Amino acid sequence: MQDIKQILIKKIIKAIREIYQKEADTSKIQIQATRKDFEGDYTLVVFPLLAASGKAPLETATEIGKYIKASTAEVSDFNVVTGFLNLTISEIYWQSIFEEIYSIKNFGFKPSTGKKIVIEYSSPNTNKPLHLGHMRNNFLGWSVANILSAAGHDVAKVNLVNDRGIHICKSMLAWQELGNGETPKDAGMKGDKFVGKYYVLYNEEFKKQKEKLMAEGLSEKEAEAEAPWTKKARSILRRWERGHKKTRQLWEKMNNWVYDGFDVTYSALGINFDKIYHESDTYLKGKEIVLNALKTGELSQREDSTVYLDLTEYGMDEKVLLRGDGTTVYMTQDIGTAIIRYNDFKFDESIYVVGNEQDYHFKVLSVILDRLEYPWSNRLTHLSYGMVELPEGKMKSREGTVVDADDLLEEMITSARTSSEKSGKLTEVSDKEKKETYRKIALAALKFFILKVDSKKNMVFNPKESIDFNGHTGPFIQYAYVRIQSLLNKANNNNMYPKKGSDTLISKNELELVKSIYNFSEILELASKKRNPSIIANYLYDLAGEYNSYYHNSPILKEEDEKIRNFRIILSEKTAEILKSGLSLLGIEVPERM
RNA sequence: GGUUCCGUAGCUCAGCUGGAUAGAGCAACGGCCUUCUAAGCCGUAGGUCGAAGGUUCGAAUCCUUCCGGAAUCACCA
Repeated sequence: MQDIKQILIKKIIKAIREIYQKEADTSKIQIQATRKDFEGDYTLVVFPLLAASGKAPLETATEIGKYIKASTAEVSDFNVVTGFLNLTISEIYWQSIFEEIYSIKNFGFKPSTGKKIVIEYSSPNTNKPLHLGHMRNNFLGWSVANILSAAGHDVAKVNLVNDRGIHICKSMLAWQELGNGETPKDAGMKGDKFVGKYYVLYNEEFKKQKEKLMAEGLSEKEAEAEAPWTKKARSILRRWERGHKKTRQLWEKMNNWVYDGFDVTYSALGINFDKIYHESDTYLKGKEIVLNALKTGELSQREDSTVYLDLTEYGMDEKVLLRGDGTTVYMTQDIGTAIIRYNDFKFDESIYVVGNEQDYHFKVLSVILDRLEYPWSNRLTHLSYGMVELPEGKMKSREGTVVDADDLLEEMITSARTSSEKSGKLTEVSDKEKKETYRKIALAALKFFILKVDSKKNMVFNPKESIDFNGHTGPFIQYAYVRIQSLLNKANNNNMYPKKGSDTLISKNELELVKSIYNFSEILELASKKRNPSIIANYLYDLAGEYNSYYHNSPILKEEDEKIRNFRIILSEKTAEILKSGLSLLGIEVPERM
């Protein structure tokens, strides 16, 4: 498919060569979409070209405009406003563009680049159920994977389950001490919630112990270290690392409860992975690497036998890689995981979707891998995203202000049902289809709300008000799609549906819509380059809005002129296709009715 | 304190590789359902783009300083 901008740029270079006998610097040729309030489709900013022309802006623009209009079939007219040359693309050319777009199945999707990209996201701890913050991670990772894949890359989605470490030992300890052999089934709870409950119980008991010690005169830090449960949890961790059989069995049992719970949530969110890593399988690799590097002198050891790397020359601190008791830390595990992952995939790029509170961690990880001389250390990228905050501030599990993923989704589905029942449009639909529709709408609202915000920014989520089904929302876009389906069905039933390849014809009303559809290709490329779903989300909202406005102002099936009607039908059809495939990049499904 | 990120309408956010008169939604107010789905459309009102300098034909966008907020600087993950 031809790129109109490229055609224009070539012409402009030629124009400058012929009119002014100068070679224009390509970087100085700025073509942008013409603002809505002005006549034209594309605008050349002439200020940067004044050096070449040696003339005033108005004169330069006019001369170039005349040349281009005379020599370019695609350009039908031009006008000049101050230093801006507005070019109008001929309707015949837009028609041919639309015909081409119409005939392409996956318009905007790119052919294979052969580039292998691994994207890690989700990466839950097995001691807490998933909450709103994880949802942002999951939606973002899933969407970016889709976008990169649409851009032609070979993408593998990977989850690294943080299934070992001191935090798990805390839940295990609390369950041993307080659980009396209770299972999730006994408690009537989802497995992840059940284990999470014991993690909370641990913290409550720990707090009591700590306060008691502090009352006896210990400092906060001493009290934390001396609390009986701290020591017990530590000893469980050491037993775990030694491979103590009973400890391992309990650990496995509790983790399996959690996985059962996670599976339910993942499937409700419509999310999956190509490969799942467990830290319990990879942390030893990290330990091995670290011990080897210690032998070869790349790492140092303190008197208390902690192993560390001095990064002060990079403006960072000393980074501990093995504790005094020989157990591994987070960084050690990530080193091991990175190496195993490289061996598995030989990736060209490995993306970590992890919150911005870990910016420092990933900087250090790259530096360490570089110091250990892995040639691919510069292929790791951290896709860092901001926190989700509540109107009252940060979510705090201690204060019970964490928004639970399952609960939130359930609430959303309920309010989707309420809205739908109020409109009364789904009365003749089976209960099963209704349920599925409510789920799609609820997820659309949730995903769109989160993905429309630039991922690197912190965002505020108001559980009471923020999620809406009207306005700048996912359901708004779904609604535009659904309405088109209804239109197409009606056209079909009345034998109005045009045969493929019927003549196209574009009136003024349709031009804007055709241009917007044409832009999808460019938008997708940009979103892929920037790893940013919000670009797609905001584009789709604009497109849906444009269609809605068009829909209200132009009768489609009532149009008398068959040619015009046919065109309106296929234009609607193509708009629906773009909306659908665009939404799918965000992980949002469309219902056929709503 | 060092480093990084963020400050745009009452609220939630677009716009940021410099371009024309800074845009949406929500909330408020006023129209539009015997006509293809009103989860919609049309309109009114709402702004010193945190502040001050600088760079230039041109700055919300780039640079510097300051003010405000967040994250991080663990033998937590």
